[in-house]
Amino acid sequence: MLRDGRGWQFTLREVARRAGVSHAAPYKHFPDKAALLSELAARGYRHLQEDLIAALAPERRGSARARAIAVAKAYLDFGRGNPSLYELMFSSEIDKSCEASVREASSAVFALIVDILTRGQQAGEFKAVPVEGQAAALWSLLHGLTVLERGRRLPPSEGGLMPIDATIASLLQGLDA
Amino acid sequence: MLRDGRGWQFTLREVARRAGVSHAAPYKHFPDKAALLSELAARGYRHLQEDLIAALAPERRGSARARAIAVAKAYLDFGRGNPSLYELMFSSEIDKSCEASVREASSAVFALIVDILTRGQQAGEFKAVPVEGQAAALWSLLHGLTVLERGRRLPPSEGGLMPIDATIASLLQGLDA
DNA sequence: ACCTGAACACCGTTCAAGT
DNA sequence: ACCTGAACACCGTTCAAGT
Repeated sequence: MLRDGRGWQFTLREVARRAGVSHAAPYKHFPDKAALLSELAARGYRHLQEDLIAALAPERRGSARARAIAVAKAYLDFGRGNPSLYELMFSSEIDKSCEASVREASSAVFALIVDILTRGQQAGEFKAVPVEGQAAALWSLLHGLTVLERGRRLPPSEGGLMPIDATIASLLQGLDA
Repeated sequence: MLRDGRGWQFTLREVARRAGVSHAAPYKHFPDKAALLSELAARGYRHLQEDLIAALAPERRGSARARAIAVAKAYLDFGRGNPSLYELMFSSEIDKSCEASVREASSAVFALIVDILTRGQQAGEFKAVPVEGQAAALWSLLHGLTVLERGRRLPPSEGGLMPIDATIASLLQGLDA
């Protein structure tokens, strides 16, 4: 993403400039700007998935709850570390173009969340409710927290910037068996 | 919002065209495009607040849980009914400009959520945890659901498009005293 | 196959000038 | 909380032409 007078721009012409090619060159690789952005978004989802898997690894033998917390923290860190990319991944600019690559990559993230919750249910740690609903709730909570924290829509909490732990705990209590 | 070749555009020039004035006229009312968008976003938050209050009215004597559900449904309906405006309200385009009117209007929405939960805690219906964290969780869940549903990031659920009730129930169970 | 420069139809923004 | 038209420096996209 590129710095503009006031804000972040993403222009094909600037991309070409940085690549040291003419402004028409990108059209040899992508049909249009939306296609380039979709590719970026798909990579974003894959990158996120990798981060979540990496966070899961040390918790391999931990409780489902510990795994859920580890994944939640990694998710929030991804959003904080890649704010422009994260916003792109959920922008209507992306989902209107409806690229298969984006749908696949985001489905994989959802599947990962479903997997953690399913194991938790099987282990008797989480309530045995339809797991897609549970996963939708967890993902929604994580996405909402990411956006609200970034947009400073939540009041600054006493300790620092940390209603997050309490927030995740709230939801997880709803999941507990 | 204005229809473009492929997607939704919002251009000052088109606004001026529709208003039947010259393309320079908007600059007599707003310093720049960001300021106009901030004003729209602030109105969006106020409109949302009104919808939530309206949904609350018939539940005046109901349980805190019934009030929370009514507000959640009204929130989701607002997002579904005003998708472009809703996206604008949470875009980084808006929160970088950091307008006081936006912060005030969005704080009012947060305060409304806090109020419902506070009463629920006082009535002994909701768990007595720090209410800001509880409110952040509920708002995050609602925002996340709105975005994920709209972007079709959640798998189509069996009954129709309805993990929502289950999802809200999940969180509310976490809130139950 | 890959790139280029010119060209077209747009933008946001500014500004001197008109009421 | 007047507006206008010309002008500037950008965009995304296309296209004939070059290697």
